[in-house]
Amino acid sequence: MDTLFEVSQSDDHGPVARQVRGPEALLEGLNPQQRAAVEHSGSPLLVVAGAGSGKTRVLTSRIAYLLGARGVHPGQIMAITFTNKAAAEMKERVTALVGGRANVMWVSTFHSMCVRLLRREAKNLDLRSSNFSVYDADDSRRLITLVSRELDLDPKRYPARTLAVHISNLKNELIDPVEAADRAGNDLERRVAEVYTAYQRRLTESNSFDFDDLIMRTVRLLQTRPDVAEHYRRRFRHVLVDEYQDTNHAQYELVRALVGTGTEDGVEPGELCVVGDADQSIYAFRGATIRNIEEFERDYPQARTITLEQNYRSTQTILTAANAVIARNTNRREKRLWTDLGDGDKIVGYVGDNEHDEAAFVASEIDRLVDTGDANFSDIALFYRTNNNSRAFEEVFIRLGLPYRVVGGVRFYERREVRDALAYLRLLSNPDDTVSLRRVLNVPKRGIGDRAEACVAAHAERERVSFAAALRDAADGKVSLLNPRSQRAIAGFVELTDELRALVTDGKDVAEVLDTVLERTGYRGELEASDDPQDASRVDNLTELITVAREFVQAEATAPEPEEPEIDDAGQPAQGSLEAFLERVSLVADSDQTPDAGDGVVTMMTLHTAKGLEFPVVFCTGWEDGLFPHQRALGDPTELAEERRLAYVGITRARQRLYVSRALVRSAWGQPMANPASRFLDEIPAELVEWKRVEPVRSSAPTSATRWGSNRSQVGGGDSAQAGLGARGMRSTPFKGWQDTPAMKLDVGDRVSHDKYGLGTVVATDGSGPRATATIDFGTGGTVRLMLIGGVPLTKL
DNA sequence: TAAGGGATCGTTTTT
DNA sequence: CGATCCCTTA
Repeated sequence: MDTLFEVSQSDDHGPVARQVRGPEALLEGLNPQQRAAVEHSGSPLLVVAGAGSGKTRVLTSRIAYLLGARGVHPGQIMAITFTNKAAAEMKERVTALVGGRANVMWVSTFHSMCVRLLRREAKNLDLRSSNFSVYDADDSRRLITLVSRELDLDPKRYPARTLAVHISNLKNELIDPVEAADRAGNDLERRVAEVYTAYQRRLTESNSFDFDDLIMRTVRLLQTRPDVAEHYRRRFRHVLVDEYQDTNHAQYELVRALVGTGTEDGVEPGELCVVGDADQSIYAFRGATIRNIEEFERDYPQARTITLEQNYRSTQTILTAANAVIARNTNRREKRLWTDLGDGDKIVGYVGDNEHDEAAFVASEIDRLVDTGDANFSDIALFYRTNNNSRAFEEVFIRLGLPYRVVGGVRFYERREVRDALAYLRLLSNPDDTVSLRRVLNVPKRGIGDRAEACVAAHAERERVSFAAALRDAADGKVSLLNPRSQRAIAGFVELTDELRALVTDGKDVAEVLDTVLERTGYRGELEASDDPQDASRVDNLTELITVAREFVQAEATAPEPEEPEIDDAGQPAQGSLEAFLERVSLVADSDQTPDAGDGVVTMMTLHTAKGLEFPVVFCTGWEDGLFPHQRALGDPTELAEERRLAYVGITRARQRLYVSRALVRSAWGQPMANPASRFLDEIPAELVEWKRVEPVRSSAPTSATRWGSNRSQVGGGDSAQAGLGARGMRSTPFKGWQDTPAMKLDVGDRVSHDKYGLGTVVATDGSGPRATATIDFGTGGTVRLMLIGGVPLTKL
């Protein structure tokens, strides 16, 4: 399951595994700063680790050093990361250094760590069972939809998505529903507080936690139960946190609570080591707050800070570009990456006529690099800002037969059929799990429609019982207003789930249970009978899921979890059990879809996904204002700074060769859009870039709203049209700028005439460009909202 | 209850 | 352009 990504940590970072285990050997090959970070003891330590500065190496060496040179017991170490991949890699590398005793350390993600702790402490948490479900964003949004529907909220005004974001933010700030209600200052906040209150009640009833709860509840437990906190403080004397710049407030408090101040209970504070890089903070939109790393010295006055600036990954050219771009962000801690690897090649720039031209250039360049032996396909990565931008590249790659793989997008565990199957499993494990229950209640169609579901829900509410209990009542005919047809269907469903649950009780393994579920519910049958080609691939995915389950069972059987040197290990799911499997799939989003060198394919992904990886050759594409930086960031300095960090992340992924490209015109949802060069391109010193093709200078300067021919980023240039294989030349793209298809300009109060509705008055307008709409009162014809794109039979009077 | 058509609306996403 | 949602109709 844990296929590690080998490209990302190459051996030229210095020696990795050593046979010699003396203290000195553990420090060998480290530069002075790295060494200081490994040796530092006592006070809190902040390691500011620039991109490619050997951060993981420092973390793993530090752990090895704690064990090998400072006599720390592995059971006293907790190392926290954000991804399972990072956790697995750290564990593996420490094991390589110190051997199997590494297994008793807690090396895990924030979320896994919290689940583990919460399961152990179930008895202290008024939980009905330690078998709680963990809701991911999708489950949580479903529950919010349910709740806001019950509260009769207008889903247009209060979309579940928005509510979910607000509730998540509140939880990240450790604000509970009561406090949220107290603080609510406007209509939206009051509604959010209402929904939050009901949502939280439902979660409890379902014996479930959402992702944010995992952190928040753990913090609360540690803060309100000194005895529990003391237990963990005594146990974990060393806490290490990776990617500290990505922590949110709740995670910050969690770390504080775990380490302690030494005043709470006479336990000396634990030794804290955090590693991060504020310049690579790109998850603010998910609640990460850069302040945690910026204010570390204030939060921990005794703290020592060590900055790692020597880079072992990229050429100086690449680093100079990255330094120059990130330097535009204000209020940052000055940090300049350097290397002794030499300047290397210039950055290559390309301006395409459109996204197809840009893609053709990238493809031809890749073809050339591989042909000349300068790179293998697997050495090459291609980044874009948003997932939909992979399309043009995929089309060209397919046409030319270049091997590639797209990372990200819709992931395995996010596919509908996989989620349905897992919902069945969760329902068997946790009968109170309402979201899962309602998800599969009528999947496949078994005649339990919205009407019937609403009756059961109403009954549950009235009788103050769980939805599951209400469903049983319905089967027994105790629910009013339910027609006999539905009652029979529900009875059948209840019976089915009981039978399936018996399989679990009988000790059948997850793979068998899953297979039987898909069979007996008719889920697989329905897909197999369908003639929709999509359904065929759904069947494949389900087969794949069974394989995953089977492998999981085998892995658990052959490699049992090492025992911890503790007796209070209650609450850990039994091996090979349904619970263990569910925990794995709910917290491990995807085993690892990043191809490794053996796959021989080009890797495509978003800039966000690229963080933490490195490639010899990197193509940064779509550098256009409006795309990257993203449209929504253009007006907001804070968001723009985050986009710039994203640019910094992108640039610093490259080891030897970096390409930057953009397109003059690209179609966005069918409409051609002309985009000016990304401001980030101008921030790269011109002498570092060799432009293979630049923006054509138009002789008859059109009066367009775009910066057509603004020329800012032209350097070098020269050989234009021949640059890309398949580049169609600048004359062949019949782009009629926006000025040719003007959106009708209307203001409130304008009188209009419509071919169908007749005369009317504009009462509201919304959006702009091709998205512009107007709400028009046509009197007896009614009030209508119309798109103002070309072709509307509408005349301004 | 279920299926088909028409509006609607589109970042990024470690867990 | 496309997935998704909501509302209609059979």
